[in-house]
Amino acid sequence: LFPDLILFGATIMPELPDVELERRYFERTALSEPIAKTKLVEPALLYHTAAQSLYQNLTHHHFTGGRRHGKYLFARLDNDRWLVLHFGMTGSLACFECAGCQPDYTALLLEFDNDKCLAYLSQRKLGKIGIVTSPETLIEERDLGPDALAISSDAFKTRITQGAGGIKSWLMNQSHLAGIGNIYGDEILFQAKLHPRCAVKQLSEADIARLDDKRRHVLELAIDRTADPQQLPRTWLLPHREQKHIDCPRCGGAIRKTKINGRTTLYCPACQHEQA
DNA sequence: AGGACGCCCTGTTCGC
DNA sequence: TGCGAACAGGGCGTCC
Repeated sequence: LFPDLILFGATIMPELPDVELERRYFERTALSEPIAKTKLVEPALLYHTAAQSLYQNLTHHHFTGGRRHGKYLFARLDNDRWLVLHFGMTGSLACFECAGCQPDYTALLLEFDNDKCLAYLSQRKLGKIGIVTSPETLIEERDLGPDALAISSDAFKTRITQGAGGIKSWLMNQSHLAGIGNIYGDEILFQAKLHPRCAVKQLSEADIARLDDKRRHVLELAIDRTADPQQLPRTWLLPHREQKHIDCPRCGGAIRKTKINGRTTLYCPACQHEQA
């Protein structure tokens, strides 16, 4: 009944690659057609927006494009406004042809004039829905750093040189760089052979060059493989995350599990060195 | 300033 | 088998 939900609904990890795929999905499925009906199922998810404003800015308007910054998806409207969506820890879009249907976990439901529907799903209700005047407004309000994929190598290197604290905390801080979350943070550090608690100030030029290379490589390939862990190289850490005990795909040693800022952190103590 | 922690919420998995 | 505890990919506020 909802074939897209199988692809997009269940197990996405709403970090940069996932949100980028949602943006592309949005642009394939939701542009141009006027919105006939707006239904806000979970008003608690509204972000700096009154329900009335959401209804007024969506109903009888249409989408003209999409943008992504970090983990935020922006849907441009024909009225100089943008619908902004954040997926929290669980969330996705689903387009289907079944007027009157409402999939499980629907938080926002749009019905188009042609009876197609677009649902924003949020299982854990940790996402955000809002209307903003521009992506830049929200980026400034939320103090988001440059997009982790769009940023140039030079800008990345400059930024991290000015950073402090532990490298994983730094990477996951959305005001430093927008888009890297827990699992892609782990993956980038694994591939760059850097210990997650390694002090940013201690990084050598070579470390930073590797980190820059890997953050682009990991994000690009993840998007290319539809962010599906099973389609990612077995030499990565990510496809093995679900296992209870993981052997390092590089050296065969035991992957260690710890917490950083309250988040599960996986790393290989043999491959990832704390000090250069 | 950086980071540890609790909290938001719900569904799944784990351990007794 | 049953049931509460722990846990899950995000982000914010508070406290040291």
